[in-house]
Amino acid sequence: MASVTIKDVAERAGLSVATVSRALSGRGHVSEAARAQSEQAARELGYVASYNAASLASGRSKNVGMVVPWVNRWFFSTVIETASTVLAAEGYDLTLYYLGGGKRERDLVLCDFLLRKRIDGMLAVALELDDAERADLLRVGTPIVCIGGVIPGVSTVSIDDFAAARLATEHLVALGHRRIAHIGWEGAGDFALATTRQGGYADAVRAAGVEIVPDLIALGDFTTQDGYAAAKRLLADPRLRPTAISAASDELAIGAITAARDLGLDVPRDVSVVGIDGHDLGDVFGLTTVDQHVREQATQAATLLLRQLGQEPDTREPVHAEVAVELVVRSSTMAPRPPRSVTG
Amino acid sequence: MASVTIKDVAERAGLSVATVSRALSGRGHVSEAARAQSEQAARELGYVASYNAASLASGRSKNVGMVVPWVNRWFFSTVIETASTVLAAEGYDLTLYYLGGGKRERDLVLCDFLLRKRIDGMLAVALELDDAERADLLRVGTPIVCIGGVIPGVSTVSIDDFAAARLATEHLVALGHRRIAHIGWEGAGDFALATTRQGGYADAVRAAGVEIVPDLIALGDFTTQDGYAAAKRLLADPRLRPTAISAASDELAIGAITAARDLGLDVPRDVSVVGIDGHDLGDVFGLTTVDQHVREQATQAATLLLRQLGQEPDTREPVHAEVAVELVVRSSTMAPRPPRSVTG
DNA sequence: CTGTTAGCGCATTCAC
DNA sequence: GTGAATGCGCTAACAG
Repeated sequence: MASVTIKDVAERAGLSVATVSRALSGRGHVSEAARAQSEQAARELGYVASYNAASLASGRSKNVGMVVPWVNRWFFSTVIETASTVLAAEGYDLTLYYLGGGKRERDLVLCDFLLRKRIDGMLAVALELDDAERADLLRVGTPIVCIGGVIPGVSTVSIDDFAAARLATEHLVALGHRRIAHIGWEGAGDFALATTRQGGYADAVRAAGVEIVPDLIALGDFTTQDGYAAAKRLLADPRLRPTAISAASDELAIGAITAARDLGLDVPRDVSVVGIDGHDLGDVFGLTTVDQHVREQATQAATLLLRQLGQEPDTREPVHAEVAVELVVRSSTMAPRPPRSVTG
Repeated sequence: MASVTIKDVAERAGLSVATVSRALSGRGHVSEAARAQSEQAARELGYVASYNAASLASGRSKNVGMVVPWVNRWFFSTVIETASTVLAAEGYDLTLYYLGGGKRERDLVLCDFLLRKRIDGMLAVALELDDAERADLLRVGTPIVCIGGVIPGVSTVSIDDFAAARLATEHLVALGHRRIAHIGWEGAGDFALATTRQGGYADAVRAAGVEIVPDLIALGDFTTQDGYAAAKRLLADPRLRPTAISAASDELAIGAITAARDLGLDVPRDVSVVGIDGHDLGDVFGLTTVDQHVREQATQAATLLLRQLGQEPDTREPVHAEVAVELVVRSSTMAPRPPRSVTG
């Protein structure tokens, strides 16, 4: 592949390899003249440094790994796009480690791929790891920044999930709803209720003086399909039917809205729906939601990681950033209808 | 970062570095005993080879680049997940090059990132490149496999877009529709009509003996939001209203269905909608679609790339694989209503 | 500020 | 089948 090396550039520029390296990488002092010559020669030859060689020699690979449990979900794909843009602007590649599939694939990533010394740092997105997996992850030894999903001792950018869900549910309460359902997912154990969206929902409901009705809580997976299925169940029986649904994500909420329509119910007249996310499709579905500013979270996380990579290893300290959320009211929520007897 | 090197493994195994390298990489013949000792020593030490060093020495980096114009779209995120899984099973990392943003970012990827000699091969997903960009891409010099979107002289896995759209539209024609709208995107020029979805739509309409009505063709971007906006326009005027919409993608179709509902129209009673994709949400929206088997496309593309990487550079030949599409009929399409005069 | 020297960790010659 | 030597392309010390 007789590709052009730094040596070729040095010869053409009439400089030493070391000077060219310094000039092109910006590390170390070089005269303006040397810099200009190096850059011109590089341009003329179409030289681009081999990052593998540079990595080997310097220990920095200009590459960050991003570990994700999914790609095909709005939150994750949005984080990927945003972080990729931020990292690229600083010259960093982004290597994607998709944890999909089973335990085998997960272990392969955690115990092999991540250890190949190919990455300077890692962005861990909403990872749910058991203790052993967490230990594997930390063993990688590079700086880690988590987005949504906390690992003890690791820098994190996230929102207050509890507060977000409470905000969403309080909006329903303020409208007059009392029979409010929740569609969400299992927390990481009961103790976690104090920090989860389900917990925030429950808190808001109780604060309204209403008792929690277990039948109004549907826990499952994260997808629109799950939201659809859960809402179909919740809304099927007119006598049990909630007047509002607080969903733990916008995708669940969109599924719920679709289910309601398929049941011949009008949103928001027959049932109000609120989500959490700030999904791009919120407008199309008129979805009232708590915007968690995902792009902001991703930007902060990538920026934080970049900053940590620029620091000396021993001066790095775990940082916890919390991004504020914001209620966005659209047309999927309104006050509940007056009781039937009055309607007729 | 006193990390464990192959030398440590060699010492522990009582073998030479060369033998351990051969044993662990599987290249070259090694006695069963040596292999076992190497593997055990490696395991005990938690040794994972530095892929940067291996790349430098061997010229193979066990990393493929994936160039995508978006991540946050069903087709792309699905391709990413699928290809990532296939590649990981063969020990390959996946580095993501997101072409989002403007010309600057695109050029950075094409003229810098991809040239860093970090990747053995490249998966190019539905890239729309101008001539200069295409030249940049080819200059990278690694094997390329395109998924959906053809580059002359480059291996490709795709569907027949023209046939897919014709199939979708023919379904509407067969149901009795004659006033059929199209929501899609601009082709790569007029000449491309023979190969595009818009072309397939037009062909099916004409084959039904119906003249193309330019006002029934809405060309724009790819998103659900665009489909929503386009359908709102198409369906706004009852007198001009089409009885069916053939959308160039499922996301556009889902937008169209949502728009119809917001206008108080029933799908499929008032307007039928068909898409192309096989989107995961097809079930939830009852969407009739032409399934393009995206996971199959991605698997074939990744597999093909892997095979090419295993071949000698001069024996590699461009391959063109076409994945068959399949009409999936759900509840978003039906025969058009009889004319109004009869209804009353 | 610049050139020379010495590896980074590994795969791969070539001998044996 | 195995070991010793060489170099992948670059950066980092070290002198000058």
